[in-house]
Amino acid sequence: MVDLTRLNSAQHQAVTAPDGPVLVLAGPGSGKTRVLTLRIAYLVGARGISPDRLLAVTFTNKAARVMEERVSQMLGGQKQALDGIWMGTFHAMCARLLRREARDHLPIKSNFIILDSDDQESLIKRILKEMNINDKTVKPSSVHAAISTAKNELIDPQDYPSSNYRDQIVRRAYLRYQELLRENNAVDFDDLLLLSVRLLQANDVLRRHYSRRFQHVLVDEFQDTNTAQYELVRLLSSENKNLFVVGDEDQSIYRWRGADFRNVLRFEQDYPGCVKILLEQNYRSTQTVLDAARAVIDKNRDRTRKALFSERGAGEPIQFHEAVDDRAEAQYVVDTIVSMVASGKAKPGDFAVMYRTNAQSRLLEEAFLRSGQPYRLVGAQRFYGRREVKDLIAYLRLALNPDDELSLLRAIGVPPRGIGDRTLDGLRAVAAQNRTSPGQVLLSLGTLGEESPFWAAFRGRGAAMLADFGAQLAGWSSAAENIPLPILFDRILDEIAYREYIMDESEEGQDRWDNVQELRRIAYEYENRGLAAFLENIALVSDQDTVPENQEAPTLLTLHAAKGLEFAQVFIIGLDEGILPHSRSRDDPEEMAEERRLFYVGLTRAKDRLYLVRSLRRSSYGSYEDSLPSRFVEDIPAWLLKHSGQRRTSYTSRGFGAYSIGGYAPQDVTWAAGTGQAKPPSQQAGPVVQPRYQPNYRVRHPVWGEGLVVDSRIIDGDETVDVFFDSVGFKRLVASLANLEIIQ
DNA sequence: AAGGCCCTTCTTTTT
DNA sequence: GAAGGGCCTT
Repeated sequence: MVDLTRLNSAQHQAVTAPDGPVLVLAGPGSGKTRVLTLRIAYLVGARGISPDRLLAVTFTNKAARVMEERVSQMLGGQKQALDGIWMGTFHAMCARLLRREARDHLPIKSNFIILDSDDQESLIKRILKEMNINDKTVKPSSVHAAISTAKNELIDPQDYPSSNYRDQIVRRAYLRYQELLRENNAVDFDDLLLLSVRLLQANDVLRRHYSRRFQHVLVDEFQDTNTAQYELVRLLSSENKNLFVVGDEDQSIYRWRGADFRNVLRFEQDYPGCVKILLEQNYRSTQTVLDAARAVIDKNRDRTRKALFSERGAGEPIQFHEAVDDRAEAQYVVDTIVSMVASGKAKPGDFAVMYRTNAQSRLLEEAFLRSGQPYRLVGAQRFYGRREVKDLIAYLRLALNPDDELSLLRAIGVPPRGIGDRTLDGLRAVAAQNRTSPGQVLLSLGTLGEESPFWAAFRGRGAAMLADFGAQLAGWSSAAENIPLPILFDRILDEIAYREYIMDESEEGQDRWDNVQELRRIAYEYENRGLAAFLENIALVSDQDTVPENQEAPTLLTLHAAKGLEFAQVFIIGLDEGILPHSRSRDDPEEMAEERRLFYVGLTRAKDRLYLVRSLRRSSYGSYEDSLPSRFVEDIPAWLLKHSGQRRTSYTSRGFGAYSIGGYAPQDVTWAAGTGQAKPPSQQAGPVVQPRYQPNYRVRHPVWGEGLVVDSRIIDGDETVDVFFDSVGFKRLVASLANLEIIQ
């Protein structure tokens, strides 16, 4: 029934594993998705388990969709073969759980709205202003990040530390933030997880109910789970303990979102009897690609070493190209693709171009446009993050729930309707005095006019303006659940004259209107499911869900967005220090290790050919700056690379004997410029045994001037000194190269 | 109240 | 080099 004959033995073992905890460590290209889908098909088809007893968590909605299709196919092509299964992202699953249980068990109503990160940040901005905190000293984004991290770690506001000034600020902001969310019947992304965990922890009846119902729990991309997600999975599988997780520590790239690949190690500890299976055969890449990838990733610690192998043979060498500047870098990509296509060696759809930051896509797009070549772009500015889209979503949310103050504040100002800050302050004050929401005040003004008890509270013009808007709102609100969504959508557009507002003379006007039309088209798809379902899905879609399916043109995407995908030919551009690894990771070894994994993910997307590209100088801010080759490229053995373009800068010209934490050290290997040949370490002073520099020594560096020694130790026979320089801050130096002078 | 202009300030990655 | 904030004018 379910065909298991084409599996290798490790895959077969995973798919048919007996009940109990199972950990599958799956290297890139090792058939991970296949194993997961077959496992589900096996459970349903061969073990006779009803789909509604299964919970399968994926990382993106798209992954869930793909998996559902494939399993259905394996089970004979009927859609209803999987009826009742819970399959989706953590966030979608939690939203579903919370909406079901909100009424009886939670501090929110089941029609809560889900804030995206823009919403969160503007709310935090408001709170800091309210707290009279100068948002230059404490940045809203960092408070946001701190709160998000806390939630991912399951730390409630009252448990947040207050040991220093910054923590105290964050703590107060966090308390107030949660208060405002509850007042607005809103949750943020992180709350979806946190509240779900709290729900199951606090209510043993519910925990038992769900964990009995889910006879098997399966989790994809397990290395990207955070503490909250780990706990959630643990709770949901607590009765049956049939927990099947698939992951790869080396592909963990969401640390900044709270993910911790150590959850893989933790799994082994928490489930001591678990079956552990390594998938090491790679069916995707040539051996050259794998050798390069392995050389890069083997420098990381705290991981299960995997011996990835391929039966595909060595294949083509890796092309390493150095362009004069970032414009030439982009042009090289386009030219190479064009000539490969012209010579019949490849189709346009075979190519992907990957980069560290979204900003890098701009020059690529320009180069493609200049050459008249089509391309498809993943992500960049999120569709649902665009202003015009968010405007309309605010109106729709408001129609569904007039108490939604956050949406009201947005909608009331666009298009401008003569209601300014003063009137708005008045509105909120009146609402607060009467213990109701601004939306209710508006509705009252709109329906009762001068008869409204609130009318007198506003001075002449303000009241009229508010009443006009209130009347519109009353109309949408009563229509929200009674007329088809597309009609409501058009009615709002029409009544607020949005088209006229947006289609000004500017060039973007048309683009924006096109986006509105796209949103309208999506609204049509929800004609039968209604407004609430539409808004729910909008809140939970990701960029990776919107990867275009057409295979006709090269794909441009970030390295993060590339995870899980594969392409015949892959370009990774911007292989310079400061870009990849990103400068923000320079001083943190953990982050540096993650940059390395990110590069590893990129490398292992390639089936046949890899092009690594950098440029000698690139524009940052507005002016050009010289850049140095990425340390990661230097980790790839020379014999795997073919060099082209400008001559590479040799190591010796890099820095002043300084290197950053967690990465390359000058004594590793030195390259002779341009030859592509490795030569043995050069500047090797005799091994040092005792540190010469002690903490608190004052030292002078020829370039950075004076600084204070923070730490010093012997690494690989040379002394490594951490210095905090007055001019440039923290640097890590190799003593034999740095030429430090001890002052006192 | 709203729009325009000039200033600064940053730039990772995204469920 | 873009985007947002502050300040000015209408």
